Amino acid sequence: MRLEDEIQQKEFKDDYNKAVVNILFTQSYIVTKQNSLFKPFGLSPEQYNVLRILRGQNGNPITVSSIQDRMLNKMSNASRLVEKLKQKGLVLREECPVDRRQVDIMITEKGLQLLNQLQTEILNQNIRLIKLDNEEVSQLNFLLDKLRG
Amino acid sequence: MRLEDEIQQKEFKDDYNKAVVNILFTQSYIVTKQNSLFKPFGLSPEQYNVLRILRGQNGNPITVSSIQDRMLNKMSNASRLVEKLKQKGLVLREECPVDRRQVDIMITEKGLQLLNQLQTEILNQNIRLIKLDNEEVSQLNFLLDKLRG
DNA sequence: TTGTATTAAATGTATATACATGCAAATGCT
DNA sequence: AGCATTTGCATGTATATACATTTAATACAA
Repeated sequence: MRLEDEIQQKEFKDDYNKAVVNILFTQSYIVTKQNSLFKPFGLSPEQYNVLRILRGQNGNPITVSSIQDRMLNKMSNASRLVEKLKQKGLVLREECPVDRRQVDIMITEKGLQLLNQLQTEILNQNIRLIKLDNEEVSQLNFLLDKLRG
Repeated sequence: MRLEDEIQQKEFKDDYNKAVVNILFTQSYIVTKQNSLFKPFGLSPEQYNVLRILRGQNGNPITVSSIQDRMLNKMSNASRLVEKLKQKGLVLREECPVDRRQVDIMITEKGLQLLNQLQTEILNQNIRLIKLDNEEVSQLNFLLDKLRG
């Protein structure tokens, strides 16, 4: 559906300005759907993302600032998200022996199990959410990667 | 820059799942830049968006729920955003005479002036942010509109 | 080695998002 | 008219974002 119709705006100054609004609106469309999927599991999309980053470490610990670097939202607060996950028993946090300023984070068995439970649902939902064919979705990824320079 | 390199992820399950993450990441890229532009003016991106919706009314009042419908983030809280704008003297809020449940919102002269001040900067920044040529940005808009179905 | 700068993480504050709930006004039904 | 339902908005609570500040540990230069 045309963005102009969805937000009841007559027209945009130019395609660049429409694109900015289009990306913000589409992100909200996706996050809203993700939220309802995560809800029953007591996770937020960002918490899920942090768990995925930890799983990607294959058992190696990773510091809080490295998590921050890999998060989708660079301004987010990895420290507090990790604290939430720890309270749920999904991650372990311990002082780094080499540099006591740093804190090593690892995903727990419980965290891995939760991810496995969610994984199939997420993958399927993501495919359903994006109503494009293979050619188009590959083109979209190309454009988004290029867009950021 | 390739998403995989920016968030240091080896690969995605498929292009659909990459596209979801790509949209979330690109939205964060845009909002971060927008925030720094709005900061000196004491506005958040969402507050700016509400002001734009009000200006689009050309002097006619609009209810809180109509604002909500047109907002980029459907789950946002128009009521509280309007309250913030009112505190800054950028909007007027008054009981709707026809239906006392409703509240009519209008942008003030001060609000219009602020928008005019910001407009050129925003338009220029948006063009700079999107590092695509005319053909590509039009293709991107087509794909995003189609994506949501 | 001592003082300064830098770095890593935590914390504080304001705003925004997500969603449930409350309340008053309006609507609809009998 | 009387009462239940719906609608429009406000408010409460938890989480997340944006950004400044703090605290402790480390690096480095004089």
